Amino acid sequence: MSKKDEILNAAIILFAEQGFNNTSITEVAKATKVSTANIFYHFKNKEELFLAALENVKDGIMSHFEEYLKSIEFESGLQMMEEIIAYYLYLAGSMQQWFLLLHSHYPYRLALVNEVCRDHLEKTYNSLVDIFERAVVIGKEDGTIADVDSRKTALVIFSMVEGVVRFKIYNLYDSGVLFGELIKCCNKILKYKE
Amino acid sequence: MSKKDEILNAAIILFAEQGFNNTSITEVAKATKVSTANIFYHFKNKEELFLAALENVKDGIMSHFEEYLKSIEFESGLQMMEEIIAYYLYLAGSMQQWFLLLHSHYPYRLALVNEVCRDHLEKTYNSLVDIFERAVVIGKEDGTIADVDSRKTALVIFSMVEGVVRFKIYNLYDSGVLFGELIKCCNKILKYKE
DNA sequence: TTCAATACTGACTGATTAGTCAGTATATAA
DNA sequence: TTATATACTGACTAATCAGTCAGTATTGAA
Repeated sequence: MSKKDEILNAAIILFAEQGFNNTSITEVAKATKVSTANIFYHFKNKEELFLAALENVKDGIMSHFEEYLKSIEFESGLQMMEEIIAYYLYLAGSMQQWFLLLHSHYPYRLALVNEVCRDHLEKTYNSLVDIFERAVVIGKEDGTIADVDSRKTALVIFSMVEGVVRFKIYNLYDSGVLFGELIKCCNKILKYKE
Repeated sequence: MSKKDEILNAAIILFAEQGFNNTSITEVAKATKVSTANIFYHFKNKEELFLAALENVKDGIMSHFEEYLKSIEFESGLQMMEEIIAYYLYLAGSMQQWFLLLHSHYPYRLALVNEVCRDHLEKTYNSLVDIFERAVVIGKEDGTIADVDSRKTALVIFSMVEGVVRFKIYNLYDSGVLFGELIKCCNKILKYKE
């Protein structure tokens, strides 16, 4: 792994765990055993380093999901939704730094004034909601999911899952306990047309 | 309003909008037109100021909800749940600073090493989930809600609402659009026993 | 071997930070 | 009026911060 990538990885972890403003370039430098000047050689400034970290997270989540979707054949749309939720929660556990970074307030503030940041966030969330929506559409076709509004339903289910992820990464409630109930609720949402 | 309360209110807004580490005592002092030394006269240090702000938010949310619950008679448990969700989203819109503070990462990191902080967060969330659970219990009694696990269902619905609140305060998706769908999904979760 | 591009560093700077302290106003109550 | 507690300030400090710059290694190709 190149020194640049090492810096990037250390930055993701530190930004995620401590926040942007509470992480100094000196800390990132120490974690990767380079000089602070070297970080500014690879990245224009601290903000650019953060944007690179965010992009890395976006690419990580998207490529993991793509690979996962390729590796599995789903029996039905409903089952696909279940599996997607399970994988999302698994990923949020094994790659906690990614989701901590995505759940921190800083990128959303930055997005208000920085187009690149806004783009990373939009792409990340739109791709994820797309995946959820795809499951709903497939389910509606194969009859395992009722005639609901695909996009809106996907959005609500996604926000429900994101809520559970937040509780998990902020140590509020254990997602293990919530998972079973989450799937039950999700099934009811998808099986019935009010 | 006492100077101390003015400082506290300014701190809530600044901490919420900019984060703990990106808000300096000088900024809080300027916003309230006092010297920085005066802030340290009223609050031991910056962390204590944050804890006071968090406690203020907790008390604010709880007292608002208590007053709201006293002011309304609910026809049924199911309708109570609908109203509670609507009020929660309304509150998250009108008192956005409170929810921004509660959604920021800092208090959850602090809670790992600070009992007072942990206590504020636990009390806030437990009281809120309690309210959601109460609606489920009442609904089960009056027959408008199916025989579901009260606590777990309340938790999932709460996390769903919190997910939508997060999308709202982070400017990701408009909660207005999501609200209708949220209520529909909630109804399905509560009306059916899988 | 030479040359040039790339990778990297130590030493520095000016700005900002949380927090201190000695002293000054202001209010209140005897 | 006087005494005492409370509220408040200006001036300061030591530490830390992001970012710069002149110069030094290291690489790889001709």
